[in-house]
Amino acid sequence: MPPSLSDRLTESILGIIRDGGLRPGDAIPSARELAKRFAITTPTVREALRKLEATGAVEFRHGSGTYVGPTINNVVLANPHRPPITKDSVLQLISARLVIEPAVAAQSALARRAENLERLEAAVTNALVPPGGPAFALNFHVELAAASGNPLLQEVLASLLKVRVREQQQIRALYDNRGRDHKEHQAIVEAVRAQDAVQAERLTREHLDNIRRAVESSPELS
Amino acid sequence: MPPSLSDRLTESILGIIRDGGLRPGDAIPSARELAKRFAITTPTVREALRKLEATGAVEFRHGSGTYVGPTINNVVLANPHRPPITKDSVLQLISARLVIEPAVAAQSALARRAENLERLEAAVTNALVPPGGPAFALNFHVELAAASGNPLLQEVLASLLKVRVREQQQIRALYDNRGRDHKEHQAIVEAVRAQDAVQAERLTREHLDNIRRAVESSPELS
DNA sequence: ACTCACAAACTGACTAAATCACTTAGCCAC
DNA sequence: GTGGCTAAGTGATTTAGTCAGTTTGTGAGT
Repeated sequence: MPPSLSDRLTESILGIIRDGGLRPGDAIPSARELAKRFAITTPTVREALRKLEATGAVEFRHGSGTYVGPTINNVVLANPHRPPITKDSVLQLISARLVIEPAVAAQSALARRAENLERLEAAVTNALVPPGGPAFALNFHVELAAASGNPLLQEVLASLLKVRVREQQQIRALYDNRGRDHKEHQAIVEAVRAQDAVQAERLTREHLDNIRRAVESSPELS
Repeated sequence: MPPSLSDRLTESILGIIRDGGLRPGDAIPSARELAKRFAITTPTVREALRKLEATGAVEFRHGSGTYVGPTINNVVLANPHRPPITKDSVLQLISARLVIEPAVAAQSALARRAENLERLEAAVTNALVPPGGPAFALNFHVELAAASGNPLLQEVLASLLKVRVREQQQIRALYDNRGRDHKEHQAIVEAVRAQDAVQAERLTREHLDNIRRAVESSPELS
């Protein structure tokens, strides 16, 4: 079965973006322009663009244009259509993080670099900012992975931790303990700064274990 | 900015699928039927379906219908539009796997269960089947993650290891060492069967280190 | 009774030509 | 300058239809 016109179109549009050296935030040709260039109609172009939109490769801005999206170069993605969370799915997520994150923390301690440490410390302090503050608050656990120097690890953690804004509030209301989290985050950062991989790994495991306990003993999700 | 009609539509279609208890492979209403039900036109419905197609939530079969896709319940996804691989990106991937997989192997050794072991052993033997054989060959490293009992870890590994078929051949031609891989895989399986987490972790790390060395000393990608 | 060819009937794929809604940039008056 | 208006460009959606595959049932022939 030959790939559909829509499939070939998405590849062509990606080609335009990559061959043109366009980066996230740059504008791409309008849908009408693309339709003319490929000698097809606009609904077909829009179908291809919607596919790219679903993976964050492009973004629509009504009245303005279509732009390269933030995750166009990602290898893994958070599923934008993921099923709604349940208590079980949250526990499953924490179990997976208990496997992955301690090893990531150890790696970050070994690879720690100046600019990563700065962002990591910013994430620790930002965590105390009440909700409704800055739109794109740094997530401590994502920044901890970023400090490893491997963008793929950052992608994995960001994808695992990305939940809908609505649900994030729900989770925080039930499980969050800002004070304790902040202290534990600080301890992890200190271990990373000291390049103490063993300690970073241990503290991260304990931190996630505490979170798991909080979730286990919490009431059901609505 | 209110969510677009297309966005609301994808949510509604997902609602139809989930509320109807539909599972991967089941047929969903036709585009014309959905258009009638929501009192909109077919191009708009198609845009919404294309978004769902991009994340594997639905699949089109020309002339037959639209069906629930295999990854509708995933939390993380392999980016279907990921950039083409380079030698550097392959090394980056192996570095990330060196952080994650040893910990996963240890977890799988602790949690090993009968049915998982069976699939794991099948993956080891399947690895010797020459290409062109079964369409969906089990991937040893994905099955190793599956043996942990946590579907999220399996998703992460599957997403990291999913590369285009074309590129897979390219990689194999350059780096693969079937005989050595098979031996090392067998050793890992034995450690898992013996529930020896420390050994499983060590063997997995060494295995990936060997792969990394093979890649580092290989010629550039075309 | 069985089988095979064939013809609806249904499905997705795509076209064509508009109209509406929103954003941006330029211009002009104040 | 600064505010507001306007015009051009853009995405959003509609309407109506054609083309191309797949499935299924029917009926003729065996």
